[in-house]
Amino acid sequence: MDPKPEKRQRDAEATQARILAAAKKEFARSGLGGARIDEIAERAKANKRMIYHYFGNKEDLFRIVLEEAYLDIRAAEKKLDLEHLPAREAMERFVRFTWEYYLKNPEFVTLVNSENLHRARHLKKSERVGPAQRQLVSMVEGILNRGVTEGVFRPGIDPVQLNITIAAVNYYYLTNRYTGTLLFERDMMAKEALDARIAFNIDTILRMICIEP
Amino acid sequence: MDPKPEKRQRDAEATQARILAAAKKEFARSGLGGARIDEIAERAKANKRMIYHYFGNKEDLFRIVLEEAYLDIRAAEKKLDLEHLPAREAMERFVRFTWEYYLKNPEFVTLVNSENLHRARHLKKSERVGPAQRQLVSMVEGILNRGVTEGVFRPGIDPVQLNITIAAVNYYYLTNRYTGTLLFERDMMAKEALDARIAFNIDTILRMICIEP
DNA sequence: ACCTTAACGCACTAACTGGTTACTTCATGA
DNA sequence: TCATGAAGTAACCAGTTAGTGCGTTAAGGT
Repeated sequence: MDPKPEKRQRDAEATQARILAAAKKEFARSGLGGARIDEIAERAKANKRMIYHYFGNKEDLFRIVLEEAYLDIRAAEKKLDLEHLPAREAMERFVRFTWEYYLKNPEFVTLVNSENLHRARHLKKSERVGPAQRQLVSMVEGILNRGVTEGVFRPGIDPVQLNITIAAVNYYYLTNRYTGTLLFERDMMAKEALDARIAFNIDTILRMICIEP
Repeated sequence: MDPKPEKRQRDAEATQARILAAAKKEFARSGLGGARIDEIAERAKANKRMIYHYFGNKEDLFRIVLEEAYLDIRAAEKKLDLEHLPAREAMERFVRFTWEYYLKNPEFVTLVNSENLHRARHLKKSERVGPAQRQLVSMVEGILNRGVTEGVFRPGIDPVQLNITIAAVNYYYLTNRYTGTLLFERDMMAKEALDARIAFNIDTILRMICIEP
């Protein structure tokens, strides 16, 4: 029997999920220091007591939210299935995927920023994200190697540096879009601006790794 | 007469400067929400009342700290004097400068992150940083144009996109160094790692804009 | 129907935090 | 030398915030 009835007045799993979703929003919106537990409880339509019951304290809650966020993006990357594509197209798709993921999941970038403000002290306690990350690096490494074999990519490129650069060109544009919009005096989130940016980013990455662009 | 005696028991200017320096550190360390006015007062060896006297409130203090940070980096960029160099070398120097500036002024990147978390609502009130920014874009545009004339750079590159990308590849590596060190399992701040990164970044930018690398 | 377990919620507190009131101390120019 | 205003301070306040003690209620097995 599926132990998941249609409707329940009391549902631990559902409550936990609502709390996590609310916490993600609130932490992403205000950072760890600015987030309010009461606000999370209200958003989750749960009692504050439940947060402490299920997640211990604010820091632990933050850690779990962050872990989930990392596991989510790694899971999405894993589903990409780029192995059967020509290296150049695989790389382009990977860059585009990263861009679209950040665009659709703005909480992810904000949470990562918060975690770095706190010197990754929550991620340090996590044992679940390390393995997922290793898979990502080896995936990019795989594409890179395939490209060298195909004769389209330069050899000797560090997959970690490339990974960082792919994240960087996409991530920076989106996290700093508010100051950017003011400083560069253009609406960075307008459709044409977004299209121009992803095109520029793909160009940047491919020129970096291709023998001839 | 120089109105700046050697030593004073009461010195408004010096106190304000100490408060600003302390606030910069505290805001950079904990973000706007996490920063504590009492902590700033203590760090500045000033009374809390003085902060309110000189700077109004927490948000205003943050705004002023942020403005100063932007004006500082723009002033440093202005001093670069790259006009007389060949375009390719000018660009390389500019990328290296950006890297070193972020490296030596880690508060800058953290403050910018904080400001973006708050959707640039403080920078919006500032009238001092806009003009400085325009100079930066036109400086990069100048190098780009000179490179096209020299026949070393491709024409048609958007100076704003390039500016963003130069900031991105340097900035991202440094702000996300804590999570990066854990996730990539390498010490991102080791000397060799830093040297490798700036080399990779210069390579990335030059391959993007040069006709032949 | 009964009983145990776990979900849930009220109401509270101890510590904190941005901001202020009321006051003292010092530098300086007339 | 002394009035004046600015620099500086301690103690405080009102509102907030993370975290809890304890009682209530629903769910599900027997």
